[in-house]
Amino acid sequence: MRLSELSEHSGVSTATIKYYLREQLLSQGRRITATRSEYDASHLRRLRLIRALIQVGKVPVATVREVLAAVDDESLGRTTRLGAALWALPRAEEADPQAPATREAQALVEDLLTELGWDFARANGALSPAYRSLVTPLTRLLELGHPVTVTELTPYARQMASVAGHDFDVLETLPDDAERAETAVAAAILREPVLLALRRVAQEEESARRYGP
Amino acid sequence: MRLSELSEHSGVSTATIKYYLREQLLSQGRRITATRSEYDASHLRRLRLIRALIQVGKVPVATVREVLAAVDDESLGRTTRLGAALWALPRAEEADPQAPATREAQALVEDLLTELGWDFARANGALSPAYRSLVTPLTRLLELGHPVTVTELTPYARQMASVAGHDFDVLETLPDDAERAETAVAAAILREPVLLALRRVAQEEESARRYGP
DNA sequence: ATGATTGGATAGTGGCGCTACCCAAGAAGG
DNA sequence: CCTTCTTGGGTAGCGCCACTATCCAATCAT
Repeated sequence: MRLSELSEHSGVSTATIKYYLREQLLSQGRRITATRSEYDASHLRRLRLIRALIQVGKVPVATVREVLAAVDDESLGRTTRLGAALWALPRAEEADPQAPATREAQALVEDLLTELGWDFARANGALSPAYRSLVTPLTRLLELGHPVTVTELTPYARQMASVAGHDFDVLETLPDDAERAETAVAAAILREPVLLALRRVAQEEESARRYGP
Repeated sequence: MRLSELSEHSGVSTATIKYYLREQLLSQGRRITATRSEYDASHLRRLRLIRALIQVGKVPVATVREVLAAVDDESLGRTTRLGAALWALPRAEEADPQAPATREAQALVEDLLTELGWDFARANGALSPAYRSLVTPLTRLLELGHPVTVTELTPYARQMASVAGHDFDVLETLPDDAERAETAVAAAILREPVLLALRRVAQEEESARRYGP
């Protein structure tokens, strides 16, 4: 497959593909001659993943590069590799760690994790991007004057634990590590909007039930 | 409160506040003289909501304007007002309705809603932005070659229904309609990253449990 | 031989969320 | 009163980022 064919099959313009090649999101094709390169199905798959990350996940190009690097890093074991890919993901802007709302949010998260018995998450604590991406929006909620309590968060957390368990069940049905890492990324990113959309559909349904159409 | 004080209290630069005034995200203060305006606590609260929507929710300014217009529209009843605000929200890019993957995703959503017995959502169907924002990422998943089945989606949907029910329970503890609409928006937007972060923390916890730290 | 195509490099575009600057009207201090 | 800020409003521009348009030499197709 030549670059132009890759473009046709993916629906992505050649200019954009070249841009992705330059930005190292996509690996070079196999050079045939000085002016021809051969691309294969893996390039097509990767290209679609990139588009999904960027367009659906709104992941910045620089972050996509890091995520894909982790996906491709064969020196990592299966868990690490998968974790590394997810680890590179979200990048919520950090809240000011000095602000009282931030401290309150952190305390809240600590209490929540204790309540849930999520000891590993608590031990890893502030190092994990997931942990920090939890503190930030909680801080915002508190700043806005919307009180958030452990009692209120716990059911949400339990629902999401159930979701996460399901995520892994699906993942374990896959054989290959590379495919698994790619799937994990696709699932993490692409299922986020699915979950949020499901929540909103559920909200509309609930609203109709409570107050009528 | 003068503009500069509003800036100090909110941590938002005067230039940015002026920009929001221009963009009609924030209403003008009460004019005292030709060169002074008086802002109050409601402006501060609104400003924080705007920041939350833009920074945490990544909601584009134009969309924020629509959402806030719905929040402020006193001609709407409580349900409508709240719905209108949520209705204005997500705006996922539409997928090509002709593409086979899109049709498959739509069929999937229909089946899912039938399975769940969410008849109102199914009746409203393609009109609702929530519905469409569900079709789009599912289409992407299918295009990427990740099969998605009703069986697989159902538990996710049930979890989110539970979350939505909880959302409304919290909402009903609030008395005032304006506050309720603002809270609904804040909750819809600001709890999204909380939910997603909880999912990721739960994933790390689950990973540690299954495969060790 | 010759026009088309390819892939690589480079500079430019458009959108968006701000941000720097300017100006005139008014407040503050003597 | 006069001078010296300060304030709020308007306008133009900046910086980032995801592309995109253009050019060019090598090479392919006929």
